[in-house]
Amino acid sequence: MRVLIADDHDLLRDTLALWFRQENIDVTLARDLPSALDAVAKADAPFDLILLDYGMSGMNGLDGLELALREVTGARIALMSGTAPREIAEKALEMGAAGFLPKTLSAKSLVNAVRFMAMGEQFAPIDFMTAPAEVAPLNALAEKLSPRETQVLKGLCEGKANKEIARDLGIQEPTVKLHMKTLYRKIGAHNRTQAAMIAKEAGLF
Amino acid sequence: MRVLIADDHDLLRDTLALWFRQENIDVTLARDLPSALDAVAKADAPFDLILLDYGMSGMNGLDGLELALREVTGARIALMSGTAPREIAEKALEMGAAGFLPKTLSAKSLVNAVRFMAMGEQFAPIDFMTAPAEVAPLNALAEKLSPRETQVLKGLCEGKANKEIARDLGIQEPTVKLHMKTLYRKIGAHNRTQAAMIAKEAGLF
DNA sequence: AACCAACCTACCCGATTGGATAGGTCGGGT
DNA sequence: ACCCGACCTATCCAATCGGGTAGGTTGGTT
Repeated sequence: MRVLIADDHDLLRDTLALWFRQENIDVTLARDLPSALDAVAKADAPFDLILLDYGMSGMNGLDGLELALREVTGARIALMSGTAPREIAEKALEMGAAGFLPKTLSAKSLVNAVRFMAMGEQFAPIDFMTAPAEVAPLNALAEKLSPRETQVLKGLCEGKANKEIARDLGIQEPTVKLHMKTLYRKIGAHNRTQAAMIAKEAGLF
Repeated sequence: MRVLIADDHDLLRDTLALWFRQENIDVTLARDLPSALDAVAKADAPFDLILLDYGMSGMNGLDGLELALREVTGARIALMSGTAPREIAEKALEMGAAGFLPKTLSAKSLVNAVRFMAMGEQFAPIDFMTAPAEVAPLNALAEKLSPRETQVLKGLCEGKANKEIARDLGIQEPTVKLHMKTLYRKIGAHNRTQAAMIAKEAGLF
């Protein structure tokens, strides 16, 4: 089996090569996307699988994957990344990638996954793909809000009245109302229902 | 490699066996859960993988999987089903199943998946697992509501005031309020924000 | 020390909402 | 004809909400 590994991280690349060779997998190495494509062009036989680091030079997000899929017709190409969120992995697989490998994968699983993908299957770690939809966009909203405002918004999202929220937080109702008003402005809502929907939409709570 | 297939559908079971034997996989067959567990007990060597049909006799949903996992310690057990929704697959995998095989899988992929799982990996078809979270619960709520109530609820979810909703629907405001009140009762909400959150939660709109 | 920004608290008032009650219309079924 | 369910309209009142205004605290700057 012939595999091409393209990663700009020398240590990782060599470690992978070592593991793969122990498993009798023929490995070719590259340190960026252009030289990876170059290696494909020069190779005397097609690769069974091409591994691309999502963050390496020349990739530019998923554009690099798209380029590689177009350039190397019929190739099976998988993405590797230690940091990319699930959404990226999903898009890559939709675009036709053979798989997505988080760098947290054990060496054994990695070899298994590579063999699996080389057989024409799609691979991605189940737990990674079914993980909840990221908490990053949460910050975009939540970091604008003060702690109190966040608590108030939480109460709002549970359908509570201002009075209830005040009791639960141990503060007075008028205060809750002020927090409401200011957080409306911060998140761009005109009333409490809109605020709740916006928070929900952002994946808050 | 030794695999146990338990399925109450004779044709499917024999077809699978045929495929697996062509691939030099040693197959043992069973037609329900008890006889599958029986076969495991009687076997002279442990199975590399056990395939259980989700719908067969003795399974009783995921209880059968739980029983099998407890009964056959250290076994790798995968679920097969042509009908089970994604949620079932997710729960099965969380419980420790080795994988989930929809019966729509091609024979080739099925063999690949079986080998993959036998190596200790978890398998489930990517597209199946990332499919949107079903639109069934939508009906559970929506079908209780009259057309008008649904329209009102939609306006509510957009954060509109009763007056706006009335204008958009070409009816009077008091009418909107009445619809609100009745739909609160139908979906179990105490106020408009709760109603909006419940609708959102159910995937409505 | 004086200042400022960000946060929390508080009161008041007009607008909106929640809920009860009471009719009126339209179509389908006994 | 009768009843019944689903829909629309209406009025009244108490509770809640939205927004303006103002004072108090804390922590960091000038």
